Amino acid sequence: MKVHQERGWPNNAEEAIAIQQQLRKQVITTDDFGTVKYVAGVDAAYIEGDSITRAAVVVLSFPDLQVKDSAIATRPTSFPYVPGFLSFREVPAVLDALAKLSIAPDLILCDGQGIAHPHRFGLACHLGVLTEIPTIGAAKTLLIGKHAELPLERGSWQPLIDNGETIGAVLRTQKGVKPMYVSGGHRVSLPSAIDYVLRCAAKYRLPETTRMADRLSR
DNA sequence: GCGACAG
DNA sequence: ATCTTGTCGC
Repeated sequence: MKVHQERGWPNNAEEAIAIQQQLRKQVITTDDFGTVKYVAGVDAAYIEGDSITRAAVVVLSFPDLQVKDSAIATRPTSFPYVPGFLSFREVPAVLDALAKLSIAPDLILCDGQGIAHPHRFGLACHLGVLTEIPTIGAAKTLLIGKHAELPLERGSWQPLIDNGETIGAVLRTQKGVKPMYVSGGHRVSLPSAIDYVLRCAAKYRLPETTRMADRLSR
């Protein structure tokens, strides 16, 4: 698929913050997409210590979740890992992988936060704004926000709150498992984000999209 | 100043 | 993320 590769990249935290505050204005928090026929999962792995980043993208049909396409890309790691700036580390390689796809996904589930971020611009938002593809943030652990305890059954959820603002949701994708931290990325509302994550996590805690991408990136 | 801190 | 053995529980 076509991916705009031209983009400026920060060399330090200060520049990264400026980019986040600039691009966050472009984030759309409401649903802005049509029928979802293809859902993609993206993930990154690091090799050679920390010097090389390898990203993987897997496209699944929706709602049957069958693998239809995939791609991997490797490139020098572009940014160190700093909480709050994960996207600057993973997005470059992910864009390379997306460019190799034959099937353009209608929705992307990211292995990280969306709006549930200190500056409301997590990995999912960043990838969404740069590609204009609807995205959802589905992280395995918490970055920021507080929430109440939630029931053990699959599908139960509680709002994730920061400074009195609902920034996402804590969602139990399977009975008795640790919950997932879900938030909208770009062009996807929180209710829809919860719905899609739940429908993609049909059998395990992690969405099938993330599981497939994770397997490919290793 | 003391913790917290996506992957 | 990655480095790594055994071990608790269904």
